[in-house]
Amino acid sequence: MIRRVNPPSPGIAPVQSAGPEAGLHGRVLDHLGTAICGGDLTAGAVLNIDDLVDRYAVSRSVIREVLRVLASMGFIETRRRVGVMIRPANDWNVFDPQVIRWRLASTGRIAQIRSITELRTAVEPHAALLAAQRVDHDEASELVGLAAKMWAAGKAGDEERFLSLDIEFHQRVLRASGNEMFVKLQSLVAEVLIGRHHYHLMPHYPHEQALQLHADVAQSIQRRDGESARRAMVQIMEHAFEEMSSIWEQARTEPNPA
Amino acid sequence: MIRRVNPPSPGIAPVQSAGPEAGLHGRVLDHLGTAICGGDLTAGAVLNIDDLVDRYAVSRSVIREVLRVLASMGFIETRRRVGVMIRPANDWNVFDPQVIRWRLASTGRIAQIRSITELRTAVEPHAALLAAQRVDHDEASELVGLAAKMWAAGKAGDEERFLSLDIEFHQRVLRASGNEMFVKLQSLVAEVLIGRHHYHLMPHYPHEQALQLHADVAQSIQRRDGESARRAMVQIMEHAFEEMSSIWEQARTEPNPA
DNA sequence: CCCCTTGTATAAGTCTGCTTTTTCGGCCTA
DNA sequence: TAGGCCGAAAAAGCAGACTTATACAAGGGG
Repeated sequence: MIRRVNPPSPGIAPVQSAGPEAGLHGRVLDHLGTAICGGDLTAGAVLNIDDLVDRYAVSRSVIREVLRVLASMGFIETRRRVGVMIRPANDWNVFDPQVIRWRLASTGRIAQIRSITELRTAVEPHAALLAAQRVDHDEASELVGLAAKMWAAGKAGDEERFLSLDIEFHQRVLRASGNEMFVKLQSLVAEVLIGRHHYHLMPHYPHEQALQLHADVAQSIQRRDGESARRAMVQIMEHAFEEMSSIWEQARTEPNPA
Repeated sequence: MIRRVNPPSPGIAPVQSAGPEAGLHGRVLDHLGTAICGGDLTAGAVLNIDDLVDRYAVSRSVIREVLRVLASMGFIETRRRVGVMIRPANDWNVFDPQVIRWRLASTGRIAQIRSITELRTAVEPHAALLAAQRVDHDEASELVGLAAKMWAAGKAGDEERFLSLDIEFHQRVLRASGNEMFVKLQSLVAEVLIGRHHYHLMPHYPHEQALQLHADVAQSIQRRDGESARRAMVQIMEHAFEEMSSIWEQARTEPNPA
């Protein structure tokens, strides 16, 4: 009844319910999700299955599977004798990675980036504190090494490399915190960074001070000085936040360049 | 094509893809979700649709809809010519409210409570800080009023009432922070509190000091002194964390009372 | 002996027509 | 006017056939 398979799938990318990858299901889901996040379908609007079958020219099974998924995300609610009702935005599962992608693709992009950045600002300092209490020696050493590489890349002006090291650094701190939810959060942040890149909202000139602060975090964690690691991370977040604020201002003036 | 309906659904509870509420879909989903979270189906195990059809004695459509939802939660991955593979826990959408409920119902309960409590510890102080910058006068006044009621309930030893006021207080602070994700987080915390109650892991004797701290938070927010609000909230979280730690220790010795 | 191609069986994906259940909304009576 | 009855509308669920991708093995060439 339940077989077992060798390594769950060697080198392939996880993908995790990505966009219009392949298959009717994915395409329709992506289209509807985008429409709802984009405000083309607003709360209170009512659809029905047969219309959707016609509109997308797919079978009922496809539509019904899509609707179940949308319902589990809090996007819709189906009622017999009525149809499929779109639910208001505050019922959505805003932590679902797929929802985040859709929102980054919508005009609510800036609000989404802002929300996650604030969340990150709240979480990462605490993660640094926990990491200092919980890392093992190897992890700590690697963190220090990473900070050093970031320094080098920053000094060399290699933006591409700096960014990827930056992402990895924060990922490792969160992983070292020993909290699964913090780790998952980083995957959300990664969505934002990818989105930010994709929609050309990238600034990122690593400041001298930011480089030093990353090194401080790594060293404090290695010394198991949680409070010091926390403070350094707070400063990193403050810098990052200022950086993003300037982008928001800029985006406010020239509304929708995508 | 798209009709419109009066208030999206007046007074009814949102429910949001709850448990075995009603319908085959819900029951099968709940059963499989519980099995995966509970470790009865571990990563790498492979199912197939026809077996599931037999096992649950429902039609293919029901099973397929369930599988699509589980896939969107990161629980499974389907591959042609192979079947349905269970994915490892670190691929799960641990922020999905439904996933949290299942995990609270599993033996991994304590880990789940711990994760969310840490997350809360990280987020709420920052939320208090933002709230101080963003509340309007009415909200601030209500917060102060709430803190006063908490004081009264605490002094009167009315635990039930204190707990519900406590939940409402934190909810309002998070709402006042103006960050949708923080608000959603509170709904996760609420799941935990409900779960904690349901599995009889409740302590909660409001300390004198905790009462004072809540009042401090409210007043600091009203005075728009963000840093002060943050510090008071940090202390609240430290108290809450200690309280929970003692439960974890206790749960470690007497493993599974549910 | 190994690599690459090719064929085939398998299980998911999709489609379609049908029955069942729920419930909205109108209508009828008291 | 209120309350209950009834019909129709739409989702929920079922059954079975067909389509498509693909893991795996067998065979052929280097």
